Amino acid sequence: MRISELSQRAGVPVPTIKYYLREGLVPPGASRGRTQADYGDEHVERLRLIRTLIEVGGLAIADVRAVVAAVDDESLSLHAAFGVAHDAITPRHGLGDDGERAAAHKVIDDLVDTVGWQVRDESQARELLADALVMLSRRDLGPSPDDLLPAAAAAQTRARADLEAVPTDVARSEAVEYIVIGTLAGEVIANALRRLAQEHESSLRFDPPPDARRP
Amino acid sequence: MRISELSQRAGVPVPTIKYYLREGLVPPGASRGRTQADYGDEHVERLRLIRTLIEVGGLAIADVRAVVAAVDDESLSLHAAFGVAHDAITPRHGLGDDGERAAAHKVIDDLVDTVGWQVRDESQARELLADALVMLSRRDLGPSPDDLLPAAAAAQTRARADLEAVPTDVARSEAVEYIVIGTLAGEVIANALRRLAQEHESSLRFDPPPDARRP
DNA sequence: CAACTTGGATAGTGCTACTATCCAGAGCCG
DNA sequence: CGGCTCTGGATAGTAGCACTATCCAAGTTG
Repeated sequence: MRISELSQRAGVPVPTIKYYLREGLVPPGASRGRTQADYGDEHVERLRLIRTLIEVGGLAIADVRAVVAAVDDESLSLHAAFGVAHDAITPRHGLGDDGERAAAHKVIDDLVDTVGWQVRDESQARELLADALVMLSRRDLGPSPDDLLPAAAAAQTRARADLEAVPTDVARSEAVEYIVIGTLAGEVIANALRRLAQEHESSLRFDPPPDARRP
Repeated sequence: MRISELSQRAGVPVPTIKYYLREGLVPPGASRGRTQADYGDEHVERLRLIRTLIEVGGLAIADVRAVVAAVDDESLSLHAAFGVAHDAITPRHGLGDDGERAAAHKVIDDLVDTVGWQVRDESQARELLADALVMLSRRDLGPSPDDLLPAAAAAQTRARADLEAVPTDVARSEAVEYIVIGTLAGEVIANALRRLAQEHESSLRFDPPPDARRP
């Protein structure tokens, strides 16, 4: 198909597709002469992945590029590709000064050590966790390492189920896409449910009696 | 204190503080003549809240304004203020067309009905959840409503603990700030732990043998 | 053959979150 | 008192991002 049909099928404007081509998010179509290139279903899929990463994951173009590069690089092991994808979809902040971060990383190292996780030192998830710990410690709020342990255990249970659900009998690119989407969607769902539940609990505790409504 | 000292204590440049003053995120200091205003510790605290919302919560200025307005508005009930704050810290996307969203909202309405939650129809958390459901349904991935129920129960347990931890014997603004920070930090921690656990599980399953390392 | 479309390149737009500059009026120092 | 710095306040400018618009010559289509 040509670019206009690709645009229609993926729901992405033609100039935007051209922009993604320039940025290397979408591979070029098979060139048929100088004014025609041929795109396939894989391009439609790619555009859908990109839009999902941007709209739901809130990723920047540069991070999308890292994800699709990991998806495309067949020389990467599945684990390595997951690592790249995970880092890319993890927001990076870097809150706090060196001292604060070092203290947070100490807590994280101890936790990882205690539960025996095998995690890269440079995993962005460590930095994300450090951000939260810095933020809380600045306000003299926990959590203590003791609070983190059960949360870590719960996370591991969920993570095991997440990884078990990854299809292994498909193309590697599909597996990477699966875990990216699964991680993002899983977090959004968990966060959204928590907020809904918080609103409900808040209404139970703090809602004024209903006769105070506007007439 | 004057603006330069406020800047130093909060770690925010003077022009940025002026910008926040213009945008109404920070209340003006007590004016002492035309070239002097007096700021207090509450201004330092406010700036810290703003930076946290922006850096960790990723909020836009307009949403920060909504949060601080809710914090400041003493006429709002605690529950109402929580609702404003919750909506502000919830990312808004609006994925999918009307049909897709209607289907997602049907699932959400049923879920909320089944578990008996009292949640505003216009709660942004509903939209967030709808985004995730649309994204998954487009790829013919679950979750079925049955998968959501246990997740909802778990979320409610956590939410109850969250709300129980809110201090009720302090100023209302402090309670609102507490739940905002607590919600954001709690999510970041849960998400980060899940990613760390995923990386560990991934390494157990998909890591190539260690003798394949670069020499 | 004329109108349209295409790939490709270049430039422009709209938005956001700051930054920089300017200014007149204090305040403070010897 | 004169020179210096600093202040609050206003106005304008900047950087980065994610597009979007325009242009062009070379095809393709009716």
